[in-house]
Amino acid sequence: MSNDAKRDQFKSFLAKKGLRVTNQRLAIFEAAFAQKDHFTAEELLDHARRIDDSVSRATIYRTLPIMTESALLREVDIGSGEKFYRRNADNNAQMAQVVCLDCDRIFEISAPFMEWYGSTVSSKLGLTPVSQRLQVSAHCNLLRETGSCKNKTR
Amino acid sequence: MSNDAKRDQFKSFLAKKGLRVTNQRLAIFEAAFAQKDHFTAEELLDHARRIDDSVSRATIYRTLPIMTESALLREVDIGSGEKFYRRNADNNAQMAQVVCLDCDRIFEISAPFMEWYGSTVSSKLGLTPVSQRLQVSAHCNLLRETGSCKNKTR
DNA sequence: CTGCCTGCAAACTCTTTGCACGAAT
DNA sequence: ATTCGTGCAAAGAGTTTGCAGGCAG
Repeated sequence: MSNDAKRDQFKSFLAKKGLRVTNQRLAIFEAAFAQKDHFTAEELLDHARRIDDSVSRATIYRTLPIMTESALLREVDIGSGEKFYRRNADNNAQMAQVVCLDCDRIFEISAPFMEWYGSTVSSKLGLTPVSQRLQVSAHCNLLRETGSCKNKTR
Repeated sequence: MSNDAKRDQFKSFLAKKGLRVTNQRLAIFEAAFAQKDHFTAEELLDHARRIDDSVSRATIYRTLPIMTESALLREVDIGSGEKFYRRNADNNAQMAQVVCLDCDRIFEISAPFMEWYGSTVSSKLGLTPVSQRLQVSAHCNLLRETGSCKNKTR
């Protein structure tokens, strides 16, 4: 799906919820969809301000829940204090995260069995599953062997 | 394993690391092992102060990493702002958490396949797995049907 | 005695919120 | 014209840290 189609999806979600289409929300949308990988609220603020310098931190934090609720973004919490966000793929694939403890890079891996597991386990407890997260923390072999980590991005 | 044996395990871990056995650390240990379920740093502070009222919040936060590193406690992060802790079982079983979004209760479920998954996925990325977390968020059927949730504890 | 540990309080990080102004419908 | 959305700055929650004094080894 193109970014234009995504923008339309965002606009109609806003309309459907009775929310207004503001320049700030559109700037945040553009900034988010220019990112190819995970980003933080602060990074999104930087990028959005390059598009519309009136965007404030508060609006970033108020818009991120809207974008995750509309399934345009996924929230990725690796338990590091700050939350990460990422463009959602078109399919509703369940993704697991592999976090490199050396370079802090987050790899996303398809893990379709998670959904099955969530349902199985929840029903035994009298619960209805909403979501599931699987996260693997790991060390970089290259770093240990050569002393440097080519994945270092952050 | 008895709590006495656990306390010895704690003491020898401290000794091995060149750390001192203080009254505060022992009080925190006692307080933690009197808990049967998950607890927060703040709850641990309350309980530890009933044993030794000189225990401070700072020491709680300085001691929790020691107790998790020594494998006496497990850290459970459900992405709710505050971290939970729990006595570690004797076996090194991999546990998944099922979190009820209605009553905030955390259920622990054995999920041995997690370790296999972590290894498989890490090796493909040139990483060595350290740990894995699986968490299912779910809603309470009883609450939806009867309007109350018997699991409510927090 | 030496230096690790401690309590206290301030600092820190990320996120949320109250308020008055401004803009979308 | 309404009313929702916004920026600003302050507040909030949970956790960490600098410091001077205290206690374990």
